[in-house]
Amino acid sequence: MPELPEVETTRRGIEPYITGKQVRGVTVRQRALRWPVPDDLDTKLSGVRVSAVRRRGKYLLFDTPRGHLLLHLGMSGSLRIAGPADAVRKHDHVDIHLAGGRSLRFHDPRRFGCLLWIDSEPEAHPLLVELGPEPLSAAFDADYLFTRSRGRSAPVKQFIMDSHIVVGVGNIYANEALFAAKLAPTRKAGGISAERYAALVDEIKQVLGRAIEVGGTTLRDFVGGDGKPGYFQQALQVYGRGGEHCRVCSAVLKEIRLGQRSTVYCSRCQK
DNA sequence: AGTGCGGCCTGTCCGC
DNA sequence: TGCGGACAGGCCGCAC
Repeated sequence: MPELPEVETTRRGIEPYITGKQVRGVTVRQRALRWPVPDDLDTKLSGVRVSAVRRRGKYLLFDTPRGHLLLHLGMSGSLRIAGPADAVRKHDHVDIHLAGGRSLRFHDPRRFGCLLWIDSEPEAHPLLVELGPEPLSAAFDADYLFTRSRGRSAPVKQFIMDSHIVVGVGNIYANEALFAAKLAPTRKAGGISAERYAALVDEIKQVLGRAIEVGGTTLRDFVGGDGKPGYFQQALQVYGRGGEHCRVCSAVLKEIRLGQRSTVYCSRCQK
């Protein structure tokens, strides 16, 4: 389940093999992803040179002079650089063939990911235009989050997982950041003080920043391997630990559903 | 406008 | 051992 750090790690892993390279063609084996892969993707990409690989939230953007490829890994997607001899595996849905013989290979068992083509400015695309700020940017601060939260009755966990508020805070890191900030995930977003939001913003930045660092240092070889970036094994404090004991106070961690998402917290530490 | 939920998928795990 | 069903989850799109 790629969270933002994993997407960023993927971006860094593939970038050296993509930037400045010319595309020779595209093979689509499975068109039915979250949205259908465009019929003319091969036409759009063949012959163009990719000038940059960028990230916006959990979306990857491949810039070319002709337009932009928008790619999302969904929750089971991964990218790797395949050599000409690398066997195609089950769920290898799309190959983007590069000059020199290698390919960027998109693998996604659950097919929640997508590949789309954007002719004009990516920032104006419907999927991107409404997105909130990047969590690691200066624009995401306590004032911003506090202001946006006023009048909101939704639980704070759902609030920070809303990509229109801030991008890239997935279920794992929402649970972890709330624990670190000692904030109960069930609290109404609109009733939380500016001070508490300052702590939360801090923890979101820390937890994501650390995971990117770890991803960066354990960056796996994207050539040949399974393309899955090293898992971010910063010890998880709460996620996946429902029913186990809190590492801080030893109370039994609660597991509930919030917006159909598994939510784990310590009712003694988090208020 | 904000909120809540259905739906898209398949691999994994559980109980019978 | 085999099988059915629940579950996991990002995020859009819809209904209220």
